[in-house]
Amino acid sequence: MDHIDRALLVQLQQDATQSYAALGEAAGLSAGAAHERVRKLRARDVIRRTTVDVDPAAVGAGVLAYVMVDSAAWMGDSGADFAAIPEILEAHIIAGSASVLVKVRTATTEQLQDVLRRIYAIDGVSGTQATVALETFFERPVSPHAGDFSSPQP
Amino acid sequence: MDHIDRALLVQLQQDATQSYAALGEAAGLSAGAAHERVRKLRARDVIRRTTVDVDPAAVGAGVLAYVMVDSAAWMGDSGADFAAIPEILEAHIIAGSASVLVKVRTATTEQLQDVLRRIYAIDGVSGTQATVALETFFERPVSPHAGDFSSPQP
DNA sequence: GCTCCTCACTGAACGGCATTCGGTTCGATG
DNA sequence: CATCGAACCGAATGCCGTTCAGTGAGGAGC
Repeated sequence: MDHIDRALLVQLQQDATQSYAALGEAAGLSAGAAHERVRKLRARDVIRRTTVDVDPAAVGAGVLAYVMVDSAAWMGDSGADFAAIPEILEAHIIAGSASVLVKVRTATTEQLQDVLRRIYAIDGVSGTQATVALETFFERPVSPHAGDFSSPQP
Repeated sequence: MDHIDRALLVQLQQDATQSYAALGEAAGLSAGAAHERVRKLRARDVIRRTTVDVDPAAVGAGVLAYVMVDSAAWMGDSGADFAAIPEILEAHIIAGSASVLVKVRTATTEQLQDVLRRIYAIDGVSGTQATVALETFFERPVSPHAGDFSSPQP
């Protein structure tokens, strides 16, 4: 994981369809070398997968909400219960008053209500508190330079 | 946007490196037809871009937190201020007591604190409330079938 | 200091697949 | 019924992903 790997990751995050020749040029490498480095990044699971960004509104998921889930019991083994609800895009155990935080996308607020109903049905859930997003400023992938931000440049 | 387009989107979300021949087979199409449909999905911005999923921990961003940002003023024009902080991955205007919700990834909790300091420095921000994720159950892309979930099948 | 080994890169060659295009079918429109 | 357009198939072309032999730098061992 040196600065060349990070440059490759940045390039691939921006556009994973570009040729290895262009990728290598951006990182100061030949196409073969770029290919080899990317292959290793995949093998090490630094690159988990290559995927496409889909416009949520275009597939009927224009409503975005975050839901704090309160519980009466330990929720550490309930991951599958949340994963079974397809409208839930993320689920995290959190520190604080609630115990689980989930990110939900639905087509309408009625469907959001239905998702809340299904969350209530999960064992141990004692309450929810939903927060609806009115406007999204931006959503972007994690920066491969995250580690650099507070350490002095070498 | 018919069921074939949705099948293509699902396939591409799972693995955008597969050949158009495989893609077409999964959707009951020839390679040429699959290519043409995907081209149109890109042109319509249903597919925003092709990218790679990077392991946050591998690039020094192992700490995940959600921050509720309270403000004294209207924050609708402050998107750029949040975007200027690279550790912020998402920023949304929300309904409710706080006015902005941001998703943050950093290497350490010390760096998280530094991000909070920079958020405080944004014009109009009057307070923050951070929630740290202890464990992530899952993170996944939006389902192209979201619209189907509560409407009867046609 | 010298040699050996490993690792990463270059440049070229091969083959697969992305991309394009002509022809066909089907449905809608007038 | 005739015309038009949209969508698909199958094949051809050429680009580019993938592999490989060769080269050089760096480190370990003696």
